[in-house]
Amino acid sequence: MRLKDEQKIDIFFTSTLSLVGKVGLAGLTMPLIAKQSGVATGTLYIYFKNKDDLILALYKKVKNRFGATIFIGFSPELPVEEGLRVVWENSLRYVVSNFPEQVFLQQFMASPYKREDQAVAFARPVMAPLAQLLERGQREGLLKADEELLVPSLLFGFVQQIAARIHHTPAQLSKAFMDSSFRFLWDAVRA
Amino acid sequence: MRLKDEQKIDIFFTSTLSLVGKVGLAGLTMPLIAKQSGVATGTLYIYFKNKDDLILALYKKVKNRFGATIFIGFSPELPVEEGLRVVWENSLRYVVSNFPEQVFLQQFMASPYKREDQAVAFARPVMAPLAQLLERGQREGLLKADEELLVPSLLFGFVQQIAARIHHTPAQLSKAFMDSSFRFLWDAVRA
Amino acid sequence: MRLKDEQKIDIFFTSTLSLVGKVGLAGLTMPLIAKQSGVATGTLYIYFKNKDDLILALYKKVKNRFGATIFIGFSPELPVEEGLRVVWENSLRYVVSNFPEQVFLQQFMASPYKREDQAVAFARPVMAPLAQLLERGQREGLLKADEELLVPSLLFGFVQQIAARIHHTPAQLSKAFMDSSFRFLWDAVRA
Amino acid sequence: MRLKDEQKIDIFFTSTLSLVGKVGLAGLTMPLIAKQSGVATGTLYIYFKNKDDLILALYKKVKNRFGATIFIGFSPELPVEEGLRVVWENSLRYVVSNFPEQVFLQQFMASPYKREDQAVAFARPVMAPLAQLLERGQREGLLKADEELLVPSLLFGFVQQIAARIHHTPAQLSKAFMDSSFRFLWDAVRA
DNA sequence: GATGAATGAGCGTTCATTCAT
DNA sequence: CATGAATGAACGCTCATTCAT
Repeated sequence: MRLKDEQKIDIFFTSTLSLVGKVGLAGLTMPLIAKQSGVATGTLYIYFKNKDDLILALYKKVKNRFGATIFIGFSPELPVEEGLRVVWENSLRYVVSNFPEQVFLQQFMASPYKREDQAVAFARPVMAPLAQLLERGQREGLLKADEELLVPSLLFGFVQQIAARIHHTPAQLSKAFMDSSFRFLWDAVRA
Repeated sequence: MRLKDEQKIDIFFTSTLSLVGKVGLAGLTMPLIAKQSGVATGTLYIYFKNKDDLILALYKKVKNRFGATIFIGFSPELPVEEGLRVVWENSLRYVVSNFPEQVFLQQFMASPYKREDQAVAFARPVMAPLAQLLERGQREGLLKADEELLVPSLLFGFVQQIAARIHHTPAQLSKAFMDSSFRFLWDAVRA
Repeated sequence: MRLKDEQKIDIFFTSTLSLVGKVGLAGLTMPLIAKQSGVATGTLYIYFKNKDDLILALYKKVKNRFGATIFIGFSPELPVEEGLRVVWENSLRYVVSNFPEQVFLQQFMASPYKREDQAVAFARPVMAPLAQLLERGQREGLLKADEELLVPSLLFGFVQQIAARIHHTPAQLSKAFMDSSFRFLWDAVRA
Repeated sequence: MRLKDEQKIDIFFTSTLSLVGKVGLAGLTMPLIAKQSGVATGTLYIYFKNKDDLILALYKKVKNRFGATIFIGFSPELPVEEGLRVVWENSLRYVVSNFPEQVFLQQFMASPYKREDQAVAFARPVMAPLAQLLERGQREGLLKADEELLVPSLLFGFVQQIAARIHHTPAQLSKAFMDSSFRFLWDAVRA
């Protein structure tokens, strides 16, 4: 018996993201994913109950990977500005070199695939370290008061727009660019 | 085309946006649009060559409408901060009360419908007054230097995130909220 | 606009019965029905919501047609034996020249398509005249008492078996055959 | 093939009949049979060349089992009426407590699985003792002349209908019921 | 212009069957 | 022998699009 090859799932995910980057969620079909992955259509159904299932699983994976990546090198002990800079640069790097992930996340959020219950419940804890950093910054008087989640909105909105821009006219993520963009961010949020 | 027809096209657009808000671009079908609009499927093909055509036309319309709306009450003579505030508040209001438009724009940008040539070429001139305002601000030393379009990225990213947030937990667009969010924006961009 | 052609439904029914006669309910597919009917697959879905719907509609039609046919020339005023003979000969003729209908009815009854509620509820009233005839026969002391529906069981079982037999070795429905088979039936049921 | 295998085949047959009783031949799939039998799908193909083969083998088995069962306690020396009664009561008991077999036989006869050559040729010899009994009865002047196989048609049709009826409203096979039903049968066939 | 019946390609999914383990 | 992952044809069904009315 051939063993169920868990690494095949990674291939499916990679194929799917690449396709979403090209044709969007709207153009995504099971035959396309299978072809891109080099397997028969039926094979997908060995690993996923159905299309919804595949897409939801990918959502969780992507969400987790993003969460894990943006906190690389981050520690709760870091000074607020420094901690935020680490998160910012990680986000920038991640988002720029994983553009299809961004597209997927955005489209997923406004699609029939997102059935509130499962998907949203999953998203929160990933971002907890950031939330705690921001709280601390406010307590220490370093950051503006922010009861409406303006800081995360600004941060993630900013990074997404930059990613889209860079993706269309592939530029470099130079040190200078990271510095100046962080300056915008920091000036916005500091007290 | 007669007046009556133009009205019908508006109905088609309204129906389409409402549907995209519910089922996403992925779930959008011609029968659905027709039904929502109260006409037969075939009728859509009198007004649009095909589905792509309808969606591209809607894209242009929405893009224009957004451009027109955010400059209401704006004038090139306004002081920079005040001009920016007008644009910000208009954007916020528009985006919050036209959420399906936002979803549509985002999904359109990464979909099989966007065929580079036509769509992107169209987008620029709409935003010209903003670009000029920002240039002036920099010349006058009021705004940070910005060669990488960081300011529009921040502005539009910020506003989109806020829209998404508000859409999910329908809140009010209070004066206080507009003030504090503008403070974030202004602190980010000013020199 | 082309008008929905109700006589097309008859073509679908005829095709379906003919196919069931050949391949059984088990081998029945929508593409087969469409091909046999000379239309595209999609057309079937204009007239029926889905395959279940088509099959249930056919069941009702067939059941009704059988009910209508076996009472041709029958009248509640007929003497019992004569009434029963009319029904018997009608049944025999119908069943022999409509063998696919029989196959369809039998297979339908033991298939996932028969969802108790709708199908069975429909069947009863069709047979009412026969039930009344039998009751009368018992009251008049001409027929055996029969509290377990043995008479209909015998009648319909008998006729079905004859139909199957004749279908396999196509024989004639001679007057002599009808007489002698009725003799069996009548001897069985009379007091 | 070893003993162990024969047991496994029995399991497959039992599972298949049980499934046919639930979902009909139309709903019967190899994965279902395997699951119901507690083996992997592939295992079925060790014991049977393919699905057709399995079903044909089951047909032969069932046909044989029915033949064997209805002649339990029967002997060619029995008086005609008594012999017929034995067969009748055996049939009744068998058919009522093995309803899925009946469904299977009926559906098999009008299905793509029945390829004339093999299946029909098989059926005859099983019923030989009954045929002989009937011949004797006619020679002895106890039974009606019957050149068209009306007696078996009546007997098997009757028993099938009763089985279906009882299966739907699970009643008992009381002595009284067996007596009165046999009276119908006997009156029908006796000279 | 407007309709909606008709088309057939293509979707998501399941199935009979094979074969590496 | 037994397994169940893999295959790809074929299913039920929907869709974008056409066209007779």
